[in-house]
Amino acid sequence: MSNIRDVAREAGVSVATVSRALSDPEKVSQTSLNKVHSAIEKVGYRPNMLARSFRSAKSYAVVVLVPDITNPFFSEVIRSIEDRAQQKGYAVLLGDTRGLPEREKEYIRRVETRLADGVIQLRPDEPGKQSQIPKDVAFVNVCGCESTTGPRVRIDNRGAARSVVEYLISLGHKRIGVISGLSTNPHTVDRLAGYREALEAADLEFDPALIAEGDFTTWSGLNSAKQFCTMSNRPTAVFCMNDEMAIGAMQTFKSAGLRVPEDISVTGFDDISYARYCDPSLTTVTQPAEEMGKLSMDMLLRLIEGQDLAQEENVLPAEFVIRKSTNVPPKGD
Amino acid sequence: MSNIRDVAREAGVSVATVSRALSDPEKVSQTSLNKVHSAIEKVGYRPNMLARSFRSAKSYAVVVLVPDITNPFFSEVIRSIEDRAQQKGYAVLLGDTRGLPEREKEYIRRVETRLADGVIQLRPDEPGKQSQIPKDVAFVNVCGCESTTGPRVRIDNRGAARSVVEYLISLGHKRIGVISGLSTNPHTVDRLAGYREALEAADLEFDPALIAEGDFTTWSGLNSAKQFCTMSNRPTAVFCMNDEMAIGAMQTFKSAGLRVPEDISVTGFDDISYARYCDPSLTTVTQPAEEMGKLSMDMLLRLIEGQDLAQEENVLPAEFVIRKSTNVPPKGD
DNA sequence: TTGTAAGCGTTATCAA
DNA sequence: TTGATAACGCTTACAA
Repeated sequence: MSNIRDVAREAGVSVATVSRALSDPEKVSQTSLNKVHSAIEKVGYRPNMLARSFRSAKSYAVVVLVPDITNPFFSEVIRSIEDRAQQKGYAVLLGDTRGLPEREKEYIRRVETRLADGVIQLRPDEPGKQSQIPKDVAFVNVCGCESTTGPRVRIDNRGAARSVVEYLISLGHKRIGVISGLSTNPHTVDRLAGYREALEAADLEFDPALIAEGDFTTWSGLNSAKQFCTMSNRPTAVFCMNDEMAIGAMQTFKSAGLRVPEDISVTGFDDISYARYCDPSLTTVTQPAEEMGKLSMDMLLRLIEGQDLAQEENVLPAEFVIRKSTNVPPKGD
Repeated sequence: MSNIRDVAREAGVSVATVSRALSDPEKVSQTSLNKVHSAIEKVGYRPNMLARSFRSAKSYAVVVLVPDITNPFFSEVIRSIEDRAQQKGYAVLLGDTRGLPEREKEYIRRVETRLADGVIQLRPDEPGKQSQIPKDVAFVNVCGCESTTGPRVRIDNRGAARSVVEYLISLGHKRIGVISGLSTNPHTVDRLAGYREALEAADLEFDPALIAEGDFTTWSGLNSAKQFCTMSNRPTAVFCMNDEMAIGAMQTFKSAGLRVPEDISVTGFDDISYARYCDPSLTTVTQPAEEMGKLSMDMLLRLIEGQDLAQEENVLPAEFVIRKSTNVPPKGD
């Protein structure tokens, strides 16, 4: 492997000139520039970026922490982050933590040891548990919640949930079930708050029996929905806190002989790509995944470069989209 | 930021001892070890891995090239690669190429410039086009095809496709449609070969009118399926070359008033997680995503470390799984 | 515009 | 078992 010295020798100039020719060509005469370039060609020189990074004390890489890359909503956000990073000359280190704090720590250590310049985390803060992130690492949270602190990009989960439930109420539904995430998950907290706000605004009573706890997986949606099927006073609509659980729930309802949406309406959250292809297509909330990824990367870059953020919190608009999984309640209800 | 010299001073030993205490504790006396560790604690030392990488001329990172991270099958493979990499102390640089050769090249340049030690590519080689990968970069292909060259991990696409079609034939189907990927895609080539083999073995004639070309997206499956709906002599089963297209196709058939599987059977390929939750659940081929990721990472590590591969090609078993989207052909057919 | 030379924080070689 | 010191390949004052 040839190095900058080989190029200098071949070109008959100093290493400084070669370095300048590469990083700041303005400062070099045309003659030298030509010599350097043909020498580079001749010896097949590839700059050692590891040396450059080391010398300039910047890795030009960022860690993206995600609980599960196979989650289709997360992978959309990540694709957008990666896209932006690439544009700006940064690499993305994938940090699939599987929800494990120790793995999270390992990845954060990568920035403490200079292998990355900052961290984007796709996840709401756990309440109570203090963030693992030391103060001196550049950090942005995306897809967080009202309780999230620090630089962050999110949507108004409570408001979005409220819109969904208000829509169901406007259709005439009075008993509206919920399939939630784990009750400790901040997304669950925010979205449940929105649900309760909508009920309250319509003078409907909150009934804890209508809340089924899932964990945001399709499988949990499938299971949680079962308890509604056998209920004497079955809800006529179910608000699911993400699309996967909604898809699972629809499966259960259909197996139980219930028609969606004629017998029971179902709504989701996120608008993953399958939401429009499932049967029936899903009424849900579109999160602006692309914009969220891009904005969070831009914020992180500002932080890395030591600039100030215009604002710590960015709440992006989510869109409520009505498809075919919702309808008026069945006659008699 | 403190460095190894600060630690050495604090501990009253030489930098060499500190370095050894960290990377090869066996070679250091217990006394020194203790002194070093408390000194590290005291000055808050974090080794600069960038310096270490530079000095040892290894980045401990690998690039994973993928056409689209939001593809659920790919993201499963990547999760497995990342998992293995993390175990072995390697980082994964995400390279979502969006199918663009220039982005691919940019990422490959990262290994030429020492920012990564090797590349795993999730994609079949384009036929004809010579690989972009220089001979001196450690490289493994995963999810490739029969035409793929170099170190590789794949399944027997042709054989798996043949099993699917043989099964349909065994149910009594005689007119079996295909929704393929782009005809230039090697996966299409292999899977189509399997389809033709199965027909031939059953003495059924190949009918080009039964082949609809898609591009592996749900949307294309949805569209391609339309041409079958209006056909005078409609196929009684459709072999789709991936699950997304199968899901799109089922959507189209159902909108056209056809029942799946009573009126028309549909099969997929890959067994993405949604395949078991769509309606009806999808008869498909399970690719061993986890094993493929793990094995490809292991092969790459051997290559990086200059060891020989037991074998260049690894063909892993795929499993044919029968769910509810297939049935005997309707009466009269 | 150019060249010389001093680092950056490690690891590795060689003596002690 | 230790320590002094020379690399590693690059950038960047500082001088010329």
